[in-house]
Amino acid sequence: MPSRLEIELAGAGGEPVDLWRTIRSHGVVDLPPMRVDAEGRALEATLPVEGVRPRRIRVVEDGPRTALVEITGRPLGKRDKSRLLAAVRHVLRLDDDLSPFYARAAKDPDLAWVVHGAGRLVRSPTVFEEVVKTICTTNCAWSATQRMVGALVAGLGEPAEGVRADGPYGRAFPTPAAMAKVEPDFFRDVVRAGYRGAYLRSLAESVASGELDLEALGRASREELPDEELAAALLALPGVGPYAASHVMIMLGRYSPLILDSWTRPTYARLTGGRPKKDATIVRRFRRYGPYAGLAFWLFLTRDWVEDPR
DNA sequence: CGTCCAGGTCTAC
DNA sequence: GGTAGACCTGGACGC
Repeated sequence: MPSRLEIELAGAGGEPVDLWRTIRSHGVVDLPPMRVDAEGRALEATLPVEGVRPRRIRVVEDGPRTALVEITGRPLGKRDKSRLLAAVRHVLRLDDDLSPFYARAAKDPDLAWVVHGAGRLVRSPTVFEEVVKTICTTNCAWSATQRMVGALVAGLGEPAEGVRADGPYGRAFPTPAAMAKVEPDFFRDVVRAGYRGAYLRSLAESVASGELDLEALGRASREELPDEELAAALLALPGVGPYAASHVMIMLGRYSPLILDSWTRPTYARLTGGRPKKDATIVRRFRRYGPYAGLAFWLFLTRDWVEDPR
């Protein structure tokens, strides 16, 4: 029987949170082990909990400033419950203060709508998961990304407690250690990652051996690690180029870079009514947002993913 | 059937 | 520093 917990829906600066728009904020919520239940307007995920088995959770709105978190499996002890809730808050990005961004957006007629709680992109539990998934989006169709990530989770992810782990959904995302020790053929024959297999394996080995601390990159403050330095560290990773580095940065809450790729460029052209724009032109349009430029660009592109509430 | 290309990156000039 | 060409895979096309 699932246990239920409530969490307050508010940003770190007290700003409002639109949960449904958060759930629909990005395609990665449709990559295993996460899934969107569109009819139930819920986010499902399998989250790791330090020291114990992963748990399957489901988040739904439950009032204007409250969300309900259902947790499958035996009730957790106090310490584990608090760890799991911290993971949920992390995934929903409730620890981020978007009020400085809202202050700027309010002055932009094209983006004033965001101040009612948009802009919180669903995040993965770990930076490692973020990087792996991003590499799996490069140079392929979205269906291939889903297949690759699904195979990784189904094959190497630890099953959640109290869930029938059929397919990729009842498992946590694989740990670096699990991905490092599997035979290399797995990436070619099961994941069918093609040339990305070598990148994924190399990344997993570096993290598993302790040589590379990806999670530290996610924790570092802007003062400790400025955006340019974080970008350089990401670009140094195997299989991570300009697109992937920008994408990971946005997912880590470093919103300065714009994600410029084969989806965002034509989408921007369509929404601005015309011909393809030069990257430099797009960058200039969002320059006024400073450290939030990439977030502003993403929201500009994805406004119609959710019906405006007002 | 062949060609193209999708939420790019790397290497070699 | 800027730019071709190769690269796994598998759907979507044109012939």
